[in-house]
Amino acid sequence: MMVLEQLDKINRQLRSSNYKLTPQREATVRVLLEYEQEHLSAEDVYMLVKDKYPDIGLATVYRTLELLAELHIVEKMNFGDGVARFDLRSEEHTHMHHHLICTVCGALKEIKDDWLLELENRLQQEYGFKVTDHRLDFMGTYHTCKSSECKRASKAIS
Amino acid sequence: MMVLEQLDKINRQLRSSNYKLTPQREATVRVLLEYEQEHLSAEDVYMLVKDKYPDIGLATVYRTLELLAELHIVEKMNFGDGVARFDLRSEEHTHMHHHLICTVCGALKEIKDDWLLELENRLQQEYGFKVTDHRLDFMGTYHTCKSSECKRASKAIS
DNA sequence: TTTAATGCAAAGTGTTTGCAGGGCC
DNA sequence: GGCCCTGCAAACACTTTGCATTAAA
Repeated sequence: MMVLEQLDKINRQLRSSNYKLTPQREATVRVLLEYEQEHLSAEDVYMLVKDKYPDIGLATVYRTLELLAELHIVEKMNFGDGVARFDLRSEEHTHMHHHLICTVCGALKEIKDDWLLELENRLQQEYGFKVTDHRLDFMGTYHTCKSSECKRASKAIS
Repeated sequence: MMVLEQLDKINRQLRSSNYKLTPQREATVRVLLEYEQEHLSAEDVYMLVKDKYPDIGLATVYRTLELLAELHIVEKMNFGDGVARFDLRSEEHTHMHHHLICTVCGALKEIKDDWLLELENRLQQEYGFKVTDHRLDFMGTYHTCKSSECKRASKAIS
């Protein structure tokens, strides 16, 4: 889907809840679209938006991300490093939030597969629990990742 | 396993890394043992320890929990509500950190099953990634949990 | 003109750190 | 005596909030 289509769709989602796609919000959404593959923190988003819209305030970015999360346009997630990270929720992402987190180099890779449908059916039947979302993270190490050669900043989460 | 046995075991784990089981640390561990089924925040632990050991400082509790987490005696986890939560890691818990999180009432239930061994083998073969741990959370709702009748504080995480 | 949205600065929250004092090999 | 551990308070990092101003319908 093209950027303009996506912007338009998000615009409609906002309007249908009586919110406006202000220039600040649009700039924020554009950054999220541009960095769709990353898991940006609010600070990251702020810095990137500032390039295009230097007068934006940090609070506005936080408020925008919060709003988008409420409307399920972005997903707010948390990798335990004390900062929230934000991802556009494209349809294909739903039910595919699977991460491999390397404990040596901190690399974070997304796996796009839906492994858990069967399990979710079981939960519905055995526990009476209807799953609307899930998250699945694996911690471990890559075979190629010897601690000696692979010491990049472990904050390099993408 | 009895409390004293467990304390003794933890004592040995500490000593083997040159740490002491001080009275403050013992009081903290006792609280963790007593509330093994819960997912206590540092603040929770602090309040509970204070009952038995009123002079303890919050920083000591944080330091103790951090230390125990480093030694893998407790597990530090994060449910996205901005507070770290701590759990004693009994052997049976390893690889069984599966949670059902109800988005209506906030109830958090632990499921003790190991569903992912097969998946982890696949990750090792297909991705060259050796899994040492994982976490799996399901968000959704219980059939019995109508939003009308079930509105307890959503911070009631246990 | 009425309401929503913004920027800034201040406040808030959970957590960590510096440091002087205390206890234990 | 040296070293680890503690309590306290201050510092910290991330996030939220109050408020006066601005932009939009």
